[in-house]
Amino acid sequence: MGATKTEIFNPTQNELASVAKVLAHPARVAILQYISKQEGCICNDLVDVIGLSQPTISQHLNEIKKIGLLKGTFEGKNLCYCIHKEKWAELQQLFHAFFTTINQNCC
Amino acid sequence: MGATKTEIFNPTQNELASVAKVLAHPARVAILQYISKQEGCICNDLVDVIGLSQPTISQHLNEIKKIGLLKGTFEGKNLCYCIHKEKWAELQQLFHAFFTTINQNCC
DNA sequence: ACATATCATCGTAATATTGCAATATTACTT
DNA sequence: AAGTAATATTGCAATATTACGATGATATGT
Repeated sequence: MGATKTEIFNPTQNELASVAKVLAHPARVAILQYISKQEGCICNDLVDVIGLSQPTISQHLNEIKKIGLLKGTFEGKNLCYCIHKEKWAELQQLFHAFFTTINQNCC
Repeated sequence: MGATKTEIFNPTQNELASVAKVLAHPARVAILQYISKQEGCICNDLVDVIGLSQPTISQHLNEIKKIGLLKGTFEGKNLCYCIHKEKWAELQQLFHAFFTTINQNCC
């Protein structure tokens, strides 16, 4: 037991859940908000801004990357990245669709 | 270690994260979708519909309840509940605000 | 009252997530 | 080539989540 039974749900349900999981940590919300406030790409000050250790920030960034929400160059010194506009719009639409198809015809 | 450091984030970040956490499981997404498809309140067939055990469904329902998304009577036989419209609209707005305040001025 | 149906709670096992120290890697600089 | 700065990876401990069997509580039907 203990593991989520993804196989009994449909792809839409699983996708929505896995995107929600990325947003389900305040550090990742904060990271996305901070990146979006910058004028251009963000380069290195996340560790100071967020207040978590460098490995922890790196892990959170990786979770965000895995669903395709960040783009940029991920090699070498001065890694620079920003929000992937198209993917962002796609996920916004996914959530919007979920919220609006739920009709609350009751009580 | 191991626990999320909620104290270093602001209330908005924490609230968004905790709502996302509720949506971060396909069973809870499926439950919300199923309830919304019904004409009125839902009464008892969730266990058969979702395909998880009764205690597990009960736990998931509790997670959804905790953020105020369900209303109805929660005790005794033939428990009946449905989606709390006002809360639903509030959370929709919360996510909408998050998605739109993120401006992607880069790359 | 008794059985039955429905939902909640408890206890527990399995798995996942969070966070950091230590270390490794990578690329730039001198 | 050696040093340095930035990011990634590894390994581990602490905590959280997921799932279910067993049991408990409450309401309805006979």
